[in-house]
Amino acid sequence: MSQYPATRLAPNVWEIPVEAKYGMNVPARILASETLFAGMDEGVFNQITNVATLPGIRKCAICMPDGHWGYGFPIGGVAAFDTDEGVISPGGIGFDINCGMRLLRTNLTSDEAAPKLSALMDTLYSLVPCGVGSKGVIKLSEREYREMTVSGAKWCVERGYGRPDDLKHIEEQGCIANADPAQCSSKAVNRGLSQLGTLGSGNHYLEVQVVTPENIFDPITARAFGLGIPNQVCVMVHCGSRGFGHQVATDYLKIFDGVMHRHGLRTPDRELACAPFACPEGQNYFRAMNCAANSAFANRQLITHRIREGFAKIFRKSDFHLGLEVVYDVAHNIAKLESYPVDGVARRLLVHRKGATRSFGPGNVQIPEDYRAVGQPVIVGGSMETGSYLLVGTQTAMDDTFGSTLHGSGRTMSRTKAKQIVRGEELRQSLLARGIAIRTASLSGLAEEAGLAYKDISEVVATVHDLGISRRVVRFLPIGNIKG
DNA sequence: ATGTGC
Repeated sequence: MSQYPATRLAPNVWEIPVEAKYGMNVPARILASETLFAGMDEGVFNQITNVATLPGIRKCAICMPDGHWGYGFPIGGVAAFDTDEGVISPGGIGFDINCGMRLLRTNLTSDEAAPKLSALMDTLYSLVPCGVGSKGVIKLSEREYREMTVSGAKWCVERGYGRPDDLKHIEEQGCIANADPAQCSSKAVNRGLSQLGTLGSGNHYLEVQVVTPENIFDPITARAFGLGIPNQVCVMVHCGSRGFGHQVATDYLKIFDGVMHRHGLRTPDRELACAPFACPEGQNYFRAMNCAANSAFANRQLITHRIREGFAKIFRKSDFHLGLEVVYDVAHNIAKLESYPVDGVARRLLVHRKGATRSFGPGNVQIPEDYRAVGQPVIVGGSMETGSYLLVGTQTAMDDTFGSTLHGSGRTMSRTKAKQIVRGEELRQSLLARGIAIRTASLSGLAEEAGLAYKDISEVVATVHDLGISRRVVRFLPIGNIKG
């Protein structure tokens, strides 16, 4: 529970007023049920009120129900800054730039997949490199890598890794504008060179899932997204920009130290390092951040290609028949230029989403044409024990949360503590007994991701559904997980 | 998250 005064504005909305902390420019809002609010760690309250002190922040600093303590900003934080008077902050984006989720559908049912699930998991595990320091299957020169950071997933499709139609179902078509590789250090590029098409470690994973009939909450929207076959098999991928994005963040955090000094910027926490968005260093970080974002889209595109190879090998059907298509791909660690009304006037804002997902409502031109009538797919990854969700964006999100919603389950327990309580091998056995086949590079890493270390996914999803900032479409149950 | 930590 918080030491900060909070008023319950409406069900699931808590507001901490500007009087609560010296220097707050706007109130802080925490979106949570009574139970989730009571369970929020103190770090969230401290961090979200710190965020509210940053220059040029507009309307309010928001924390989503899956929020928890992070570097500077809470994970689950959303903050929008005026592009003239505001800042850009690496802590509001995250070290893993464009960490995100991709969802693939298939025409297979779980009954068809079951006899070959073990072989499928072995094949996918061999085709998709994972774990700390894992290396990819294609090796690029520094010049090629820099080219890739300009066009992202498009770069992959042009080289035969995927299909042109895949690009339509990726946020920003997998190729975000304002990316300038000249703003990325050689150190960052060299860390990324051999990592394209790799999953990474930590909470990154590739999961084979099933949609049972009772887990389809909105059949019409599900159908629009290519889902609805009874017991349909889907694949979810969670990964980001690996060492490249990490180095971009590290480089600019250091650069921003000096920038803050020159501009006389002070923040309550050193981890909130930032630069005026309009200044050269702020612009350079934005352009480097977009390169890292594109590299993550490319990463998930290459992984998709390997997943298709794996499925085709195991099921020996034509690619077309398997129907392995991209439902959608979202970024949940990024800052984007978007327009929202502020005091009744449309303003271009830099929306930071750190562990938060864009949730655009129906009709938005940024949504693929075939989904535009229903809204943007929102992919929410849960723990490997409890399942994941597909939601859809809403007008309410546009009105209340800068077109944003939650991104996942949200940790409740540190990795260290989870490892003390859970034995990796026992967890693997127990999951297998419950019909979930695990392949992992690290059993201790598996223990860190145990379901008990996370909030109840259904409760965090219910909170955003009830708030109306995204609506439930389907729930996915895991049947196989490759954990980085 | 991360060639895991000044």
